[in-house]
Amino acid sequence: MIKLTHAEENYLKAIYKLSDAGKKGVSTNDISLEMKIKPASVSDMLRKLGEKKVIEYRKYYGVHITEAGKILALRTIRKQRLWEVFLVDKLRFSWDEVADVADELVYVQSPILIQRLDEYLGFPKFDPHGDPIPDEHGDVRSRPRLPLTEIELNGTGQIVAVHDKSAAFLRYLDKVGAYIGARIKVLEKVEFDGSIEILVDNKKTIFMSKDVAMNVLVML
Amino acid sequence: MIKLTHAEENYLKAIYKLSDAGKKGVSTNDISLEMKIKPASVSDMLRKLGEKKVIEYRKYYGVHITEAGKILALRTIRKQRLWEVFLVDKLRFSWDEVADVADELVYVQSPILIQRLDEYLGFPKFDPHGDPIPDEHGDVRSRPRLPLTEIELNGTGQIVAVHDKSAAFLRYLDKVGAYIGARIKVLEKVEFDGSIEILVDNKKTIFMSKDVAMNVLVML
DNA sequence: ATTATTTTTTAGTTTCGTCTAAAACACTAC
DNA sequence: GTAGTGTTTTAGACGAAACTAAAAAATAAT
Repeated sequence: MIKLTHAEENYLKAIYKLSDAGKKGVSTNDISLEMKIKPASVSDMLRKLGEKKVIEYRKYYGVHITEAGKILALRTIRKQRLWEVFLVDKLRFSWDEVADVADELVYVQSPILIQRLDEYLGFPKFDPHGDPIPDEHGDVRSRPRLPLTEIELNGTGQIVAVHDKSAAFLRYLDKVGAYIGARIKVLEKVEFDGSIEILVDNKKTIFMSKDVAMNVLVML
Repeated sequence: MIKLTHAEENYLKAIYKLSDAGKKGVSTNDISLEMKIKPASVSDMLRKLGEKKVIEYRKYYGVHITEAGKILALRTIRKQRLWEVFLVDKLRFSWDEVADVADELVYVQSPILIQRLDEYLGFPKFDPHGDPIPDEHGDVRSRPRLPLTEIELNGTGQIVAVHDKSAAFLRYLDKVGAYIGARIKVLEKVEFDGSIEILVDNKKTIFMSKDVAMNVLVML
């Protein structure tokens, strides 16, 4: 069994998150930026993670996560997202407050705890930001989703997730009244700057800049 | 503001726990035994805690906790006991399973989390072992309690806490049917070995060795 | 293709919390 | 009051995870 320290677990989570396209490999600098840790420290850690076979590490060419690493990363992500659900559903945190606290809670290792928490929360499938919660085997049932900017004029959909999870962005969405689950219709698309106007729940219209709309994810 | 690391917080918790009578000061060895850390390491940490003014440290003469230290220790104890209530009341852990998990959860620092948790749990006053939960100012409203061995023959009372919190002991109590809140009456006291027989909830009689009875705490 | 720039790695420190081994001290017994 | 016993502290080392400064490699620019 592969054992990871808290720090290693954190790196792995970040690497998983950054390996979107999968092709190019995640660079030391990207990890450094994501985790706010100096590149030199990252390099050192990559060597260690490579030795533990959770990533493939070729010096100077970035890293790829291995199958073993993916399982561990998903386990961490599962923990984190379950805690986020707990904080929002049970303790009435708002979705912009959960990140820091969940980052701490994720250090708790007890597998029984996570299992019981999952049960207690009613086996949620998505976290407060709309991201899918992997099951205990690491299986993720993600739903297809696309940025609000991709919806055609007069097209409809439902907000299911956000891409940017910064507190500032989430608080802004709260303020304008965009929330996960909202049904929307695109009323106008401004060619010039990519901004759009949407109708929320057939009640309220919201104007959104392109920057915002790109980070709101919708299901048709 | 005094900032403590996780390790320091842990030491302080142990020192507080061991400073019962208050007189003699807590010895390095006692802490070493309680925490399963070598005396040399304990010595080193005591120096550090002394510098941070959370304990009074005179070399070779054991330590006393300061007022500042007491506040911090009680804050930690509050966190830990609230989590224990959460695990038992909400996640259906049994009282012998909570110690290890709560030891991990106690590392989480967010004060808002603790406040919300307290609220969510309905402001509990006692943890699953019957120990009082300090309020946010560190005030402890403890109830008077005494070992079952001190109850006189035919005396009655109610089990309110346990002294020994080891999993083995707690599981034993579960097995024989002694639980916190149970109303008891002492039916017999054996002079020879200090063992006793009690009636629980006017239904069931239990025989207890002196060792067990000493660790069961009762309110009259 | 050679230079310049950016990225990444190596080397050497630092802090924290542990350890072992050895020295210093306190306490007990005679 | 000296000797012996047990406890406590000091000294030195180690592993983890971060840092800075400098070297090395890859990439971009001329």
